[in-house]
This record gives sequence, structure tokens and C-alpha cells, in this order.
Amino acid sequence: MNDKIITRFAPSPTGFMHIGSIRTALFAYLYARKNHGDFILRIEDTDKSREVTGAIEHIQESLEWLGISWDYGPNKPGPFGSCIQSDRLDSYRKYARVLIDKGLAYPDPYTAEELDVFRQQAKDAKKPFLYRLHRPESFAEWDGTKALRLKVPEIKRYTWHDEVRGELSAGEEMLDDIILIKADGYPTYNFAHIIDDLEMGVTHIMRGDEFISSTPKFLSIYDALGIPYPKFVTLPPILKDDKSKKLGKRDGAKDILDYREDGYLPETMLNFLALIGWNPATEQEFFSLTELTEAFSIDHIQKSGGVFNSEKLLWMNKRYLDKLSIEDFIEYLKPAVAETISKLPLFDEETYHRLLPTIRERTHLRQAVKNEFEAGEYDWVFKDIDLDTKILAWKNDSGLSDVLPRLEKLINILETTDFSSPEAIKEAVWPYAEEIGRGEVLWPMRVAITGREKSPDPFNSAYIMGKPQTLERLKKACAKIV
RNA sequence: GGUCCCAUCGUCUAAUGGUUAGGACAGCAGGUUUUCAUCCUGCAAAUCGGGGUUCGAUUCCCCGUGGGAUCACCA
Repeated sequence: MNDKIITRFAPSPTGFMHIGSIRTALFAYLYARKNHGDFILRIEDTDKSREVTGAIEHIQESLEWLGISWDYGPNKPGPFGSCIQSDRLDSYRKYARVLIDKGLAYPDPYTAEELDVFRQQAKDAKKPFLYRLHRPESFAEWDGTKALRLKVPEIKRYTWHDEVRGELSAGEEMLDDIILIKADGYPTYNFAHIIDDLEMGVTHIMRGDEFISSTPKFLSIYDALGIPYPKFVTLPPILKDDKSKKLGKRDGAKDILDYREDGYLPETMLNFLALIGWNPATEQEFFSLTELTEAFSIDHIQKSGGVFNSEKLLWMNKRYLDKLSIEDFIEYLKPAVAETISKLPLFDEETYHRLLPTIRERTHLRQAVKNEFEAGEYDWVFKDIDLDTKILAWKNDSGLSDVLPRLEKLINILETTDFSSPEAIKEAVWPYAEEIGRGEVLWPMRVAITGREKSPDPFNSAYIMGKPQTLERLKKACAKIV
């Protein structure tokens, strides 16, 4: 026996990878990497009816996007064989046989209708449904056409150790003759994951706390088979905003790749997800995947559920966006630019590049930028403006008669000004603004250039438009007043 | 209904018997070159309730309360 740590992430290929799943994958990955162990990606495709084509690729793409790599996976069989459960039916049959031979598994003689009646009876009696109370006296030979059930080896209270929760226990009510192999020949999750974990040498099972209550059922299978338990690592749930329940697909939980589409960076998602249900026990809040691997440890996994706080996610994305090189930022924005401002009449690369720092300063998310582009927030840069002279006047200024001489003076100043940076423009205009009043000068300047009441500051606006355009707009504003 | 799990600012969390209960997001107030945004500074904000144990409980135990999970030929 070796003591190598082996963890796995075992999604079913249903075409959807929500953040809860990803967080589970991440923790399992981190723990394996931290301990120089193996991380296995196993596909649990034993329910043919729920399977979605392309889902396996989708799962892999999601993990790859985040930089979560696996040692064995659907594309990479291990010494134990395939990582896809539907390829492993022989194993399940083999162990099913073991249980049958031990007298601990038997075919289920009932029809679905009969079971429904039992279930209803239990419900009416306000009791949990227990199949084993209806266990047949004698068993026929299993011919594979009926579901194969476990005969619970011992009805007892189970107590076990969880690496996060400590000692857990559950009563006899949680033990039942669960189905091992379905009538269609495929194993259930309950059975298959145990066989696979055994054959793959999985040492630590990370999974959500919804599995706590079924753990006694699993334990009875381990016992029936006479195999050792792995370590159980229960992860806390990720909850909806209102804390009402676990974040699920029908509560608006998004697929991880939808976050990519919106413009969240993989670094953001990784960092943020790691901090729901785990903490470094320090005040550090930014972690790369490598740093997470370094810092990760099971004893700082949280017991209680955590709300997915999308506002904080947005904030964190801004922090990561700030770290991007200008080239990477241009690349990042491309999908938003392509369909929007790039089609405007005055669009040109140079102007766009002068605009970039301003966009960047304001940007938390690409999708938000795209929305702004579509709403025309930056149209003043790439389109002639239709200035409404009424908004040129500053606050309680006496009116446009004051604005005109100020704009003329600004034109005067700017004609001899170097437009090489916003700072240079500021330096040229500042003394005059101080002399007359900042608002009185800078407000009309900015509005004349942008045509908007809300926009970037006058120096940046002038810089972005460039000298000729800026002067032209100021002159046009003057002409319009007269 | 049975069984099980959980419980620190609105949210993510730190403090594993001794702290003015710390940090971050959000909020509010100021400030940085007029507006919006960004950024900076500051403020406000929590140990679910009741019993124990202890010199001392956020921390340990019990009982409540609240929330969650589970009781499939789904995983």
C-alpha cells in the first residue's frame, strides 16, 4: 500500500457545470496538488436518460479554462482503466457478483407501481420509506432483468468520522436495501462510486453536505463488501442570495462558462470560489491557483453554507482586470468592441487606444462595457455630437452669455497646447480654471466636447478626442450659442 | 413526518477559554482636478435565545429557536 493522496471530481454529463460543482472540483484538485497526489476526473454517466451530448467536452473545457488539470480523465485512462463509468460495467458486475455470492444482494421482485404504493403508505403514515420492510422472504436468482438490491448486512446506528464535520452519526432509519444495479444494467451512483473509488485508489472523497444523510447507506456497502472506508470530506453548500437554499440551476445558477462569456476572468472565479467555504486563516484575499495550492488545507474548510455574493465577485473581477497588461485588456474587450463602437463613423484605432485607460478605469466586467457601448455611452467619441447648449451652463451660472467668452478663451489656450497627455492639457487649462472658477470653466469645456452631462473629465475627454476635434467641438459650441 | 447537519456584522469570514470580537464586499460620510465613474480616508455594523461547566466563554455541554439536507431503478 502507498499513502499517496488521490482525489476525484465526478460529475455527471448533464451539460451544466454550476459553481457549486466547480468549487467541489477545485477543493479536490487543491488537496491533491497540495499533497503531490493525483486528481482524477471521472464521468458518472450511468443515467442514460439525463445524458447530454457534448457534456463531457463541456466539463473539460470548464476545468481547463480555470487551469484545473487532471492526472486521469475521460481522455486519459489510468492503470485502473477508463474514467468513464459506462466503460466500467464489468467492474460493477464483478462486485455485484461478490455481494450476490455472499447473500447480500438480491433481485427486486416488485413493479414500479407496487413500489409507489409502498411509498405512499409510508408517506400517509408520516414515516420514512424503507424498502427493507418489504424485503421478500426468499430471493430468486438474479438474471439481470430486474434491479439488484443490497441486503443491508447489519441494521444499526452508524457513526463515522468526517474530516470537516468531525464525528457524524445516523440512525437505522437511514439504512435501506438500496439499488446497486438498475434494471437497465447500469449501476446506481450509490454503488458505482464506491467501486470506482476502490479501484482508483481514491483516498479522500470531497462532496457536498447533501451526501451526509446517505453516507450510512454507503457505509453499509463498504461493510458488505468488506472494504475500507475512504476519508470523507464534506463541503458546505453554496447558497442563494437570500440564503433560502442551495444555489441550483433553477434559481438562476449559471454555468461556469457563462461567467466567462460575461467577462469574468478565470483568476477571479478561482479566487472567489476558493473563498466560499474555505479561508486561509490570514487576511490575504488574493490568491493565484498556485498560491491556493500552497495555502489550502482541510482544517480551514467551513462547516456552514455560504452565500454566493455576486457584488463581491464583480469587485474582485475589477481587481484582476487592473492587473491585465494593456494588450491583454484590448484582447479582453474585443468581443464587446466588435459589434458596437467599432462600427461608428469616427472609429479609429488611435482614438480607441486613447480611450482605453478611461474605459479600463471604469470597467468591472466586459458585459457591462458592452451594455454601455450599446447604450451609446461612448458615442460622443466616435460620432459627431448634437450639442444641447442648455446644458453648457454651470449650476446657477447666469446663462450662456457667460459661457461664450470662457469657451473662446479655452480655444485660445488649447490652440497652443500640447495634447500629448491628459496631464499636459490640464496643466495648460488649470490656471484659467482657477482664476474664473473650476466649475465655471471645466463644466462647459467638458460638455462642449462630449455633449453629455455625465462623462469622463474634461482633460481626458479632450485628450481622447485629440486636438483638432477638440477645437472643432469647442468652436461649434460657440457658434451654436451665438 | 422521521433522520441528520449547520448557526460571528446585510454578505464572505478571522479569533479553536482571556482581543477595544479583526479583515473584505455592500452601505453611509468626507476627500482627490467641475459631473458620472475610479481611487483614497473615515464611520456604522455581528457572537440566535436560555441554561450550565469555568476565575473567565464566540469558543466546551444541554435545551430551545431558526435555517438547510435527505427519505428515487438522479447523481
